[in-house]
Amino acid sequence: MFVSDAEGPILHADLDSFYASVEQRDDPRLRGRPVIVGGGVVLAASYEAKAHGVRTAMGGRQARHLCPHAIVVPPRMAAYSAASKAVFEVFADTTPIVEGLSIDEAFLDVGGLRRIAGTAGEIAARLRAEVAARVGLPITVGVARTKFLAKVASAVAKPDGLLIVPHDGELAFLHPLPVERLWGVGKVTSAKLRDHGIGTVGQVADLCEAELVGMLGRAAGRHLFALAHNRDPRPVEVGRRRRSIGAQRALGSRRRDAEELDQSLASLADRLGRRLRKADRACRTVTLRLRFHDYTRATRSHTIPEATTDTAVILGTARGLFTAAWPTIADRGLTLIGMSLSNLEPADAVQLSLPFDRGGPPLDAALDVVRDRFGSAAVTRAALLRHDPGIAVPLVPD
DNA sequence: TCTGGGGTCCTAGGACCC
DNA sequence: TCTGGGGTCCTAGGACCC
Repeated sequence: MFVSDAEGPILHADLDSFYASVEQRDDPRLRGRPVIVGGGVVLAASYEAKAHGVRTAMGGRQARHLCPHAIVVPPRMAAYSAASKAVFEVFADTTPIVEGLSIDEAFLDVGGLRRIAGTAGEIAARLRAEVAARVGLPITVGVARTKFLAKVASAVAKPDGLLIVPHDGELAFLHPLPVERLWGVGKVTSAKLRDHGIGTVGQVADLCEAELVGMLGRAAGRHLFALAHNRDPRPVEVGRRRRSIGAQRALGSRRRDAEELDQSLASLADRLGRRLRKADRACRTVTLRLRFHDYTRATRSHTIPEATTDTAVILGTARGLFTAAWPTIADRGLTLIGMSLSNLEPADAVQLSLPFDRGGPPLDAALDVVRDRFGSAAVTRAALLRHDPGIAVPLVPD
């Protein structure tokens, strides 16, 4: 028996300009030329387009101004899903320990494979060749002892690269990098750090944790302190479950009447209800996300007592939220409606009624009986039960 | 430059419970 | 009767990621 090494090594594999690469793969005329996927906003740009300053999430007008000879193509989500699936099959053939992060990237734990598959660097090189041969896409791989460092390495190595961070060269690699390279440092955090004269990871590492917490808040401060010292004990997790599903619809700047808005709600609820049932999940919380003309936002959410998979219940909840919010948002120029479903539970959770009354056996004793039968994680809604004993409890069988 | 469509995690206050 | 500490859940907002 071979025990996997808890200290990695870990690969972070990240497809380059994923959507644009799929387009170039499928249409030879696009190869070697600047390609932009998505018209209104740039969903992906090929490296030839990026060379002109085009970036993901940039407005389409600006992108075309920067790169007038770019070829703009509409997105083909089905093709990207299929390509992603094929790449994840290559991942699965490499190691059983794969944690997908998004449609185009994943962590792979290759600890324990050394005897049968060679060094992590050899495995990574082979993985890149396999993806190129079997799927026809360029992929960059970062190799390091921790997840975080592997991710930084792949970002530095892009495009179509391979970068191995040796054990004895971790801080030498990390400390000269700009703070923006740290996972979790975006516009706001980097501005705060730069206000304090901090521009590199090494400078972050020179601070004490309390100083960082004072600047950025507790979680972000601690997180950053750990990363700057290259401390990241998180293992690669297989089979992480989605925690929410959402959909949204841009409305444009034109004013919409009540009927149009209600139709938007209905179509979002319908789409999400289908996805929910397809994923065999049920939800308890419905959240409405609203965006306005001036780019301010508002969210409204409601949690129902029992998880549902029913589109009608989702829509009814969303309508209630929208109606309650309407007086405060009517004048603000709604430009986007989003809906998301969270507090997800398995749709096939066992529905168990606990028949006892307030004068009966103590609730905790009853819950212990349930935990004995279904496992310690089974009962997660004890607080709710205390309010309303006798309610059906969704349980997850072990 | 005026903007997509997905997601994750954290914070902070209030309600409520023991 | 008043007070306190610790905990969970819900809601709203925000930062960040691809």
